Amino acid sequence: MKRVTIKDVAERAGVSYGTVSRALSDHPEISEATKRRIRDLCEEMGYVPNMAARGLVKQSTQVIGLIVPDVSNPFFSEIALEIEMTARAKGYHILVCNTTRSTEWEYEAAEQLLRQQIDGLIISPVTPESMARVQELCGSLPLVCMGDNHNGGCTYVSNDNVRGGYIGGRYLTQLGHRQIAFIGGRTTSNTNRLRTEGFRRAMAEAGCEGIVVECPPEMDDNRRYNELAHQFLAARPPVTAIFSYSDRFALGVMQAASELGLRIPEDLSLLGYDNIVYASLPRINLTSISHHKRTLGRMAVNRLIARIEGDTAEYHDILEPELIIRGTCRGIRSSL
Amino acid sequence: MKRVTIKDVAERAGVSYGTVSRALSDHPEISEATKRRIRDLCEEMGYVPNMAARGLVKQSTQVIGLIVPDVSNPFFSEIALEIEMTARAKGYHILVCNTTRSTEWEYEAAEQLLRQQIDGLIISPVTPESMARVQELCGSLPLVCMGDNHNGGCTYVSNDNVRGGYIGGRYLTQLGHRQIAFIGGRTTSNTNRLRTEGFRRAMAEAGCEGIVVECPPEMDDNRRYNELAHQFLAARPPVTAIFSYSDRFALGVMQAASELGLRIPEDLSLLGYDNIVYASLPRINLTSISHHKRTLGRMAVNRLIARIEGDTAEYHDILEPELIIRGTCRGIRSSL
DNA sequence: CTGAAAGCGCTAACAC
DNA sequence: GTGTTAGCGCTTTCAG
Repeated sequence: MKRVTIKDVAERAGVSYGTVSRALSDHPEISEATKRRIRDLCEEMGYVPNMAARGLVKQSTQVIGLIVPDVSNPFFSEIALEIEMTARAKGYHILVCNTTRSTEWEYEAAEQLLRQQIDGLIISPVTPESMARVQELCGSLPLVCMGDNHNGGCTYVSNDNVRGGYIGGRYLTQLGHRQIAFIGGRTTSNTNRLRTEGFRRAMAEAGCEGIVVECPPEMDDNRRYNELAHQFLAARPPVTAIFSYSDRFALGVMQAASELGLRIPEDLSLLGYDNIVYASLPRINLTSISHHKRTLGRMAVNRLIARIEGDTAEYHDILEPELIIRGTCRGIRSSL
Repeated sequence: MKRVTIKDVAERAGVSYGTVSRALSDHPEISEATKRRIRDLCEEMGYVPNMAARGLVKQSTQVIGLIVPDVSNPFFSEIALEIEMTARAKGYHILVCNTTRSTEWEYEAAEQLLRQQIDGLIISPVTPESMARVQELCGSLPLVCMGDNHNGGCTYVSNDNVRGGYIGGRYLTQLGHRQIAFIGGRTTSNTNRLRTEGFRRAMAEAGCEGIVVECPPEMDDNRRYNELAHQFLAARPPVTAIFSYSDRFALGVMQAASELGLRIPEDLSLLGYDNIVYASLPRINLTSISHHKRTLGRMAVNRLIARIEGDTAEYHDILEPELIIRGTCRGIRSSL
């Protein structure tokens, strides 16, 4: 079954194919009558426009690339959904690639997306260094970064991670905790660096020492994170509160705690970051730092489309994080 | 910054651009020396092949469309990840569309994907009827359906939903439950029909009546499902076990139960379906019917690529579901 | 208002 | 081995 092209339609309509093209793109200089006739004919013949061919001449494909670490992570899948919906409403499509946090895959994904002639790229980079390479690769192609894993020189939209780290840390000290650990994300992540910084600031302000546990970069999946939490909890019983780099990791801590017989929040207060939807489940009920993921996705698309349409400015949007209090942190009487 | 094309490279190399094309696609009749020279030059000039242009002549874009209800649903995001990884390993890219369970959106998404000249389409349809329309639209385009929302006439990969419903129902009766409700998915879903059927069969076998609660098709998000569960639980205290159409819905039941002060599993046993990753969280610990989602995604891609590459057979792959026992169902002494 | 024709970047069949 | 050329399906001047 051959695809029906603009030429086939033109032939049946008894006009030149240039006319069909113009009718379809609603050119003003075509009579309403012909337009109507041609459109009906297209419908009838089952004509499907070929965007690739159009892209060739218009130098634009209406396709946006999206590179994320892992869509199966609810944090990213929530964002991905919002991105797809927003983009579609504006006539763009989304080509997704997952990097599984490999900088090589990330670079390769960017290359392949470029080959597909995407009009722009939204990326949540693995590290600032990998982002720099992607930026160079992309040249003047519209590019928007989500998060803080970049070294500047690009439009980005993020949340105030230092502030989030600070708010979280302060909340815990205000509850009376003194032995607080921040269990971090991968050391190569700038986002992690910023959240840690905010946490440290809050600790300093309260005169607490604040333990920071780092997650080695090769530490990949949840299970291994759970092990990390396990080791830490087993070795360090005096900690009364843990602030986790992300909700996902907090779930790992929960698991480890449960395996060690530590009750949350009775024996251990736990605070997450990201406020993924599962944090609000009744049995999880995780207190978390929330940032506006949907807004983030939407803004990323809007900034990108603006760039695609000619806006050359570089924007830096920082969303305000917010503490969502649920049931995993409890106050401690300030003893002594 | 103009993109550098095959012509630019040819000019710099002092050869015709046909030669460059052949060198790049590793044609045997080109001398190794020229190939090497041309490739180095491409590298140096930052040449990026234009897949759209290639697609025009080769009639293939190496892009696969994926239509799912909602990637932010962990069930689909797990599958989506597997699909993307599998496809990428075979040189294909994924263009995703979310339907949010709207049949109109679904159709529109399919149309738009066709315009993008995808080589094939993987879809998890909203209803058998909507699938039929998509099938018609796609004509001879390779198409693979995930799940049971189809009326045949296509390659599909699914899990044995009748069996899953049966296994789940049987498990509950074997635990001694007699007052069991199946809280279903949307009535327009064939998957739901099959799971319900399996459930009924198990009930009949055990001589239980088995209550089936249907979810009206316009009932969309989790919150409303939670309301449904709420109403049901409030009105029907004597039920001792609930088998939920999906884990997501089971989480809604959990929420409702918790709001009504019903403890799980002490007051109410709960069984889910899909075994999403969050089912295994320590605090959730949801007993569930598992099917091999990753395998499903992988097979869908493999079947599709086989079709793209010429295999014309129609395949029906049915994966075997499996009961994963965790902590939300308890045995009841067979009183009286 | 509409037709003719050039060309977007690339591949492949045909020359030499 | 390599050059030449005809399209792939479409948009867009330039004529008329």
